[in-house]
Amino acid sequence: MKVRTRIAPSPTGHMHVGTARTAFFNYLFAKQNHGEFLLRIEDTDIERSKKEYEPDILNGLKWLGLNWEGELVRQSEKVSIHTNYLKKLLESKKAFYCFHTTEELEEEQKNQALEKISFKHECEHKNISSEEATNKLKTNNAIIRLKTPYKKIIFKDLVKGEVEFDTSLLGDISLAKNLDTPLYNFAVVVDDHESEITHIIRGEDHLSNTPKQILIIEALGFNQPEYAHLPLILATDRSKLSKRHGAVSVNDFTKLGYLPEAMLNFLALIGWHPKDEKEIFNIEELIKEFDLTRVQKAGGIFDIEKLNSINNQYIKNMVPAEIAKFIAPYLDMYNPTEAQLIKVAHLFRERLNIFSEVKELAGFIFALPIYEASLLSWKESSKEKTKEKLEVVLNVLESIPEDSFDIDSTTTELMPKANELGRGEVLWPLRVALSGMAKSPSPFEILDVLGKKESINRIKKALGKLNEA
RNA sequence: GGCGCCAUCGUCUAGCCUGGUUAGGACGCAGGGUUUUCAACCCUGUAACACGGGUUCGAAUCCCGUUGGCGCUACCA
Repeated sequence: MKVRTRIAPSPTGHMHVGTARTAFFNYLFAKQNHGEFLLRIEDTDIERSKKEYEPDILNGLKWLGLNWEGELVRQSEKVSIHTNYLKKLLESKKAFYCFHTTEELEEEQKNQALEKISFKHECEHKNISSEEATNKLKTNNAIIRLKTPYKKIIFKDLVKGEVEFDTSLLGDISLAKNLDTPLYNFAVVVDDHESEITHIIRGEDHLSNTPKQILIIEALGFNQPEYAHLPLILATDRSKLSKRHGAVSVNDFTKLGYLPEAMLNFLALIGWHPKDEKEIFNIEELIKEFDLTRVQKAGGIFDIEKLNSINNQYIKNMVPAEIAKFIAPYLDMYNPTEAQLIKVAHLFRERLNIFSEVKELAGFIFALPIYEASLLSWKESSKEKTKEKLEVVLNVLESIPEDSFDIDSTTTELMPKANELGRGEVLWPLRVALSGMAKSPSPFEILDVLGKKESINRIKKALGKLNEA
């Protein structure tokens, strides 16, 4: 049988990184078994589902390169199929109409809380004859429930191992609000069956839904798929990762300038690890090496530092021309030339964790920041000494012809002077004059990018500041 | 409350199944090195088997319990 997996997000919010990881594991498992990875939008809840989130989810998946097989399925477009199965269940008396009002149900729950027992609704309406039910239906509101058979359900989860539930604790579970409005657990079972899903890989938050779904599968006479419940991705305080913890949607990370490959690599490492100590993988390697049975059972914290480090490693492996394309949007306001972009890429490829950082780190190249004259002096050095050194530097640089003004010529001309007068005393003021910042690449690299004219200008400006102060 | 899942450095984790390791790696952090600072790079260091019993010559590893964390408990998904 062909392996088929799926990701089934509900369009009730932006594409969450947790959804991204679940999708990825489904994708990996499908690919390594030469199967198919499908996409289904779970939009049966009309009130909570919002149309605008669907493109967000689709774009997130596409950005990550998690391409799904065939047309995406919208649950809402499958209602007639749900209705048919619902009718079957009703006819075979495996399901029934429950006429209890929400008030009655709430009351029941309250009493159960007092008795300190599990909340469940065991409905006596399952014994109403179908004629009576049809009659009552004309004047009463009702939902459809499963006549839950009480038994032990044991299933083998691919990551958790054997899991056991007692269905008598469940009560008669709800299937649909009415014939045309299926509820989650029922819709999932029918849709997975219709799509011939063989492996359900999903978040641990669905573990408790599994016995309910197995009950529905049995009532419908479907084949039971394999299950794999993934540990949750947690925030730093071990709570559920949500918006208040900063970036959590895939979209946020796209904007910040993360690479999709790095994101995927990082996500794979939360909850999964190979046998050896390798950490950086491309997709093909991951497809080959990923192993569901090696997935962690405990939840893992989303550590942004680790993500940054992985992203940084990916950037370092890129050629400057490629990096230039990614940093261009963040430098837009300076209208940089292609050549400038490549130089910047070259200069910062080893220090960028994410592309958006380039704005802060490399902005000085295009526009000299405002800085204090005192920054020009190295350690405890005086203004006079700083001025003196800067003037020496200026003279040396002015003597270099414009067309040979590069990293090599400036280094060979300047270093003997720096060695003679003190490296810190010479190079620190030079670097600050050129960058206006306490931290930057080396002065020679900056000289090279800026060119003779601009470099000289900036040094003169620094001298001016020193004179004023 | 009920039910379920889980528990190795601060974090992600290897080791656990098939008891005997100086409990390994990575991120972070600290220190040192390298033609100035920072970064990068190299080196070194830091730091963990939640607790209590049991089984055993021997337990991170097997068993039981405790504690703690998380999830689910809808006419949401």
